Amino acid sequence: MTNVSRALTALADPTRRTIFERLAAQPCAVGALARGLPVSRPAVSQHLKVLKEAGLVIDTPDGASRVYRIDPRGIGAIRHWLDQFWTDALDSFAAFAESKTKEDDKP
Amino acid sequence: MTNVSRALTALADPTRRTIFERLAAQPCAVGALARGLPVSRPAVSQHLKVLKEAGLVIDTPDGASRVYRIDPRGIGAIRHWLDQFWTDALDSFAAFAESKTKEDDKP
DNA sequence: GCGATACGTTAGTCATGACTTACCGTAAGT
DNA sequence: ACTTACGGTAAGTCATGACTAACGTATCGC
Repeated sequence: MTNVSRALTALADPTRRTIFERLAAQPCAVGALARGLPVSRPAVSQHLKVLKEAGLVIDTPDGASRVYRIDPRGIGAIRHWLDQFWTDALDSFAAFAESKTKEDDKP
Repeated sequence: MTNVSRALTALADPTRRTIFERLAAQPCAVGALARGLPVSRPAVSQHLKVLKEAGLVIDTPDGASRVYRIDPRGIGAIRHWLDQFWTDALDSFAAFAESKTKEDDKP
C-alpha cells in the first residue's frame, strides 16, 4: 500500500476529514479534538493513528498531552498523484469537446 | 455529500483507482475495461457509476458500446480542496520546525 | 506517594460497501 | 426476425472498518 493509497483511504472517511480540517486550521490535542466531535475520544485516537500512518498528520508529545498538526507531505503526495492525470485529463477533455462540436456541425 | 466528499470516497477504493488511472491513460469501454481487471463486468459498471456520480468520469454512448473518459472537473475539485490547506500546512510545519530547532539549542 | 487528567490499545458489535450471479433492455450483424 | 455482443440493474453474500466500553500507561498537581 503506497502513501497515496493510504492518504486517499484516510480522507475518505467524513469524521477523519473533519479532524483533518480542524488540524489544518489549528494544531490541537486529542481530548480537545474529541470534545468538538460527535464521537468518543478513543475513536478520535484511532482516526489520528490512520491519519498519521498515511503521512497526513504529525504528533508531538507535550507533557501528558499530545499535540497533532498537519504534515504537508501528505497533501503534497496526493497533489503530485493528481497532477499525473491533470494535463492528460485536460487534453482528453479538450479532444472530446472538439469532437463533440464537430459532430454538432453535421446536421 | 459534497462533490469532493464523493470524489475522495470514490478514489479510496483500489479497484476504482485502477479504473480511473486506466481511463486517464486512454478512454475505454466497459467490457474492455473489465477484461483487464480481476473483477466481473457488473462490478466495473458499479464502480463506473460511483466515479460518474463523483464527477470523475464522463460516459458517451457509442453504438452498442459506451465509452468512459476522465472528467477534469473531478480532479480539479480535489485539487482546490487540498489547496485550502496547502499554505496553512506549510506555515504550520515551518513554525513547528523552527520551534523544534530552538528546542534543540537548549541543552 | 496519590488522585486526577490525558492517551493509546484491545475486544467486540454493527453497518457499509465490494463482489458475484442472474436477469433485462438495447444496438449491430446476418 | 434471430442471434450475438454490450451494458445497466437487483438480490444476496461476505469482508472491511467505524464505533463504544473497558483496561492499562504516563504525566502533572497536591
